[in-house]
Amino acid sequence: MTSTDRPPAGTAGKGAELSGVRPTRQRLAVADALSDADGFHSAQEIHELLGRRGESVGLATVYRTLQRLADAGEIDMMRSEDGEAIYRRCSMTHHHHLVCRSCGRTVEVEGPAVERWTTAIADEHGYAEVSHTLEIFGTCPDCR
Amino acid sequence: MTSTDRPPAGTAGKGAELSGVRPTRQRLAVADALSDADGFHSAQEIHELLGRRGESVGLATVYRTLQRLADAGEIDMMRSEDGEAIYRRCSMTHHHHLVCRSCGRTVEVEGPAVERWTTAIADEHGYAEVSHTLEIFGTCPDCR
DNA sequence: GGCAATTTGACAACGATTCTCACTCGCAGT
DNA sequence: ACTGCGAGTGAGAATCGTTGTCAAATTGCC
Ligand SMILES: [Zn+2]
Ligand SMILES: [Zn+2]
Ligand SMILES: [Zn+2]
Ligand SMILES: [Zn+2]
Repeated sequence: MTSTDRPPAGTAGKGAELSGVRPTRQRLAVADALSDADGFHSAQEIHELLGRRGESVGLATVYRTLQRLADAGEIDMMRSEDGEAIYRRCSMTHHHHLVCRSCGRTVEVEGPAVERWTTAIADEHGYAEVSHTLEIFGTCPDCR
Repeated sequence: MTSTDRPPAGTAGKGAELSGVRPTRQRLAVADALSDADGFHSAQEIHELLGRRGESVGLATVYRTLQRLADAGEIDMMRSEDGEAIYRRCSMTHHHHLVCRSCGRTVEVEGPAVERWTTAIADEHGYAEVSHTLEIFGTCPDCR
């Protein structure tokens, strides 16, 4: 979600989705849980889900893993209305979300024009290291 | 929440910017501090500022007042990148913000094209009752 | 002045996230 | 397979923003 540049990634072509880090049981479990879960979820929710599944993972580890994945750009992190960090597996390209207010169904959307607009505005006012957040909320067809 | 039952009197047509509540020293102080400060600030920052000014106000009261003002729509509330609630006195028209990550200095920006884009995207996917959030973060010239 | 309702503030309580640190494990290198 | 070591883990303590508690103070109104 941040238009900020990310470092060259690192050891490419390693294992699947865990860019360059050790594919431990815990990390794989978290990654899997996220893939299965549909929509945005908090670290605590993932931790709970893993517990239910029997694949117990320490809460601290869940937090660490989620953050690492987010930093690596492999998952998206956004903040819920009350400020908690929530994550979701998304495509790796920069995009935004059209989220259903009632069921959470999410559509990833892209807007090159918007991206251009934000950087232009920032430049115009002399702001550096620009990033932005943009989310669209609505009620999806099924929830009407 | 609209159960604002008033005692017998009901002197209608109060006025002022503190919609219907008692204009106590503390509330006025918070409102003033917000007007003076330019940019988004957290409850704690406002509390600290007030202390420095000599107009000491309890932290809990600052939180309460800020929330009340935000609910009343008299100030804008948004979340910083690390999830904290930050407030600012803004114009009442729909706009977005270009915020300095370090000092909070803010520029209100408008983007008709973006507004159009969001509704178009929403329509395209059948989402109704659309709303959106859009903030741009950066480091302002002075903070570089 | 006198009173009831509202508001305040010091401090406890909370919930999310981070830090600590001893212990474990994955991954070369042999 | 065996070994060494640095990365990774987890239980619990520590942070930190924010909210709840409740007696004491303040306000609007008679
Ligand atoms: Zn829906
Ligand atoms: Zn974007
Ligand atoms: Zn600045
Ligand atoms: Zn807008």
